[in-house]
Amino acid sequence: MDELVPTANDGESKNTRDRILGAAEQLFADKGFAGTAVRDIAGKVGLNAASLYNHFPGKDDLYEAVLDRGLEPVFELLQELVQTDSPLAQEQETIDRVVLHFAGSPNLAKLIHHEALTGGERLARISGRWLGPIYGKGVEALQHGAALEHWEEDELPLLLTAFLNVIMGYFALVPLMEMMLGEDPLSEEAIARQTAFVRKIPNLLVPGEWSGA
Amino acid sequence: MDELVPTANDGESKNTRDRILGAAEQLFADKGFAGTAVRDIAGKVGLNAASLYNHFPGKDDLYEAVLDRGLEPVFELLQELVQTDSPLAQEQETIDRVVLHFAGSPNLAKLIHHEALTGGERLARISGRWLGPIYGKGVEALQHGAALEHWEEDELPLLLTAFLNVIMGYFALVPLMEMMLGEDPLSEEAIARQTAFVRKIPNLLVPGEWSGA
Amino acid sequence: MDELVPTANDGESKNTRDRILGAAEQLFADKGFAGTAVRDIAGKVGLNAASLYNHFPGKDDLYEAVLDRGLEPVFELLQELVQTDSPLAQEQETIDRVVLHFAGSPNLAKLIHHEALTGGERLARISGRWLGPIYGKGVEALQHGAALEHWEEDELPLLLTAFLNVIMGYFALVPLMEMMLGEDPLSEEAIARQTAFVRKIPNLLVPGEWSGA
Amino acid sequence: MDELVPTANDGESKNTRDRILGAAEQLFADKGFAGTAVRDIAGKVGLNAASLYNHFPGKDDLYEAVLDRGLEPVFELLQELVQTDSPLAQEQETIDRVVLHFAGSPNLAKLIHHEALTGGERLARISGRWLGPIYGKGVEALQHGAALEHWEEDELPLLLTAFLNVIMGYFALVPLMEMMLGEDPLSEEAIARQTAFVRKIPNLLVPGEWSGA
DNA sequence: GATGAATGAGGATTCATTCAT
DNA sequence: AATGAATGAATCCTCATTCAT
Repeated sequence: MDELVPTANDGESKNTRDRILGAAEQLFADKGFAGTAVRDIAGKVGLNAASLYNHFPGKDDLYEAVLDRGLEPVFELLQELVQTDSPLAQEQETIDRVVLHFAGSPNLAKLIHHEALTGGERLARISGRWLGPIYGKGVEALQHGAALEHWEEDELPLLLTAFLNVIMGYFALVPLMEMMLGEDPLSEEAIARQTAFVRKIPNLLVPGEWSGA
Repeated sequence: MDELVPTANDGESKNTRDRILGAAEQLFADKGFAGTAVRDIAGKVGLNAASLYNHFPGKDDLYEAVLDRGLEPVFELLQELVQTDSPLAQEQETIDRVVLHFAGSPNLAKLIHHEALTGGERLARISGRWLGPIYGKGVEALQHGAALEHWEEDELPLLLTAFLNVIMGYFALVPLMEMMLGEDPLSEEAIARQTAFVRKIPNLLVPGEWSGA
Repeated sequence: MDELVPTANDGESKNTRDRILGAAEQLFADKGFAGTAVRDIAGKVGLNAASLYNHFPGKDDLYEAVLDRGLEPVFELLQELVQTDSPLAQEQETIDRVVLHFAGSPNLAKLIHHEALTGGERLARISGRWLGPIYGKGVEALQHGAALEHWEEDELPLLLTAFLNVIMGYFALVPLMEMMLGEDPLSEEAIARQTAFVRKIPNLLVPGEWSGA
Repeated sequence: MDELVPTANDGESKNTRDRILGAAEQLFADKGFAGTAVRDIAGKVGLNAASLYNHFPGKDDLYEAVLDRGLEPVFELLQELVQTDSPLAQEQETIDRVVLHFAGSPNLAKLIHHEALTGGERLARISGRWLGPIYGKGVEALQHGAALEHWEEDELPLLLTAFLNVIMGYFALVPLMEMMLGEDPLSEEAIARQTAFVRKIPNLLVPGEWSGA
């Protein structure tokens, strides 16, 4: 019920380490670092808390491993999204992929938000080498496009952060979204609707850029 | 030891209860509910942890009080923003006020995010009676406007949530924003820039509505 | 049975802090730092382990406090013993007092031995400022006496350490002494015998000095 | 990873069992029984903690084995020292050998002290059959000598224990000795000095006996 | 109102030991 | 003979809360 393992899952096992990571991801995403008890993570995997220390040296390291595992794919995706040399047509598709990625890893946005809320030291250490470059490229791409028609140059970074907040916020703040939307934001249709919705945004905010086609 | 002055001194030391609320808000915002120790809240006010229980029956209640105090003004503001009968010209200004409100209470967005991340039960209990109506009115307002030119009717709620995520995300995820923007997101200029930026968004997303003039 | 409190002990209480110190001293002396559980110390005082932390910030600090409390009087005594300007006749008596002090605080020698065995970092930090001077004065005193008749100058420090080992060893290694002597080394007669025995030693090792008369 | 060489190599890697004993001796001597972790002993030998249990049934047994291995030679030496029928001239040399033995096995005195400090049950069980007789013989030897000139008969046992404390204390309490002497007590010269020093003691305490010639 | 002291529950981590491989 | 993984018990310590003063 909480395994994200698409590969041949031979019943009980799979790598214990990965099962721990899975359980930890779930709990860290739901309750944050401080709110999660090591014992609960272990319990979720059917393990004694002590056994967990055979796989990870400590709670901090486990948390970092969870973050690492979750963040790497996103950053790769973002890097793709930002690739200036890709044909414009492809961009739409990449946006879809980003949204779908967050939709498919519902814990991801929560993890990032938790981290960003509580200081982000770990996030910084982990993604410091990625976020900067990606971001620079993203802004660069906007500069070459028609974004400047509507925006000042120093607003372009804000455009990107805003876009990210729209995408991640939806998945991170599920309970709030549910309260506002009046439906389960993670239902298939809801996600489809949100994806379609998000896809339209760039067209409106940076007309020349994406809508160009 | 910090204040032996029980007499009227509403300037500096204020109501003890309020000073507790202030310290609690700060810590809850920074570290979340689970990550905050009652002792630390008390310490921040120069109080013994036990004394805190003279003012609040427990940690949960204190948290709820903090949320209450922080959320009420926002909801009032939102209610205003959503008032369909207000002249359009005023909307722009109201948006400014929302952004400025979040800018002026930097813990607010964090508190909401923490709550929304960790389940939102408390948030629901507190704001259940507000959020629904406000939201309904907001959508209603959009329906009467030109929003339907660009959006399907069932996308209108998403428009509002997206807008909210843009506004709150900026202030809730300060550390992440800082990493991406390369500057302190809470500096005066940064906030001014973000405010100006946000103000433009409705014009683009719902052209007829706000930009209409 | 384990209170060293000669002062008015009003039944149950006495300063809780001191009772903790007493229990801790006992256990640290008997089982060493690593072998002593905080819970056991607390239990010995009829306290919950958590309560202990209302009086001492941690096990280390408690240990240090025990050492402090135990060592201070010895050092004062040693300082007296070493005072060169005191009349020779008094020396004998001072030796008695040292032996009797160790006899009266049976944990003391054990604590020192434990510390010295396991590295002595704490001992060094605590007594660093005392041990040096005392020692210097002691050696100095020997130099002015007839010690040089039997000993090389660079053997004088060894004389002092040897003497100390004789005094402390008896009380620190009680179980071993018992095995060798075949009687309880802490019985009154045994202690009297040991005191008398030790008192004779200086006369023989440094004839001119003490026996001089 | 440290020794893939199961073949005859009794030089470096020796018997695994002995290497464990060596590491254990070191750690037990430095940190005592309670302060030493099985894992650390194993680690010091490049072994997994579990592997240790292929060689010893448990920590206690390992400790006992260490004690056994270390104590046996001392007792043999002491037995020799105590042999009344040996020519007096030989005694001096035997004392040297005792001192040098402790100097050569710097962990030995520490182990004995640890044991004696923490109850000595194990020490008793191990050496019970040795210590008694040896001790008896030692006292007997003193009785036949001129010791009674200076000492009461019931002080003779104390003479022996004192002598032992002088010898062992120097090596057991190295850190303390270093603080007092101001030099490394285990340097060659320091040991030579201490040996020479100790050798003189019997002459002074029991003049007729050894110095007699 | 404020506080020192007390405490049960829990929280992270270590430890000695076992066992299948 | 070696090891990775598992575990119950224990360890130090924190936490929210209570209560007498």
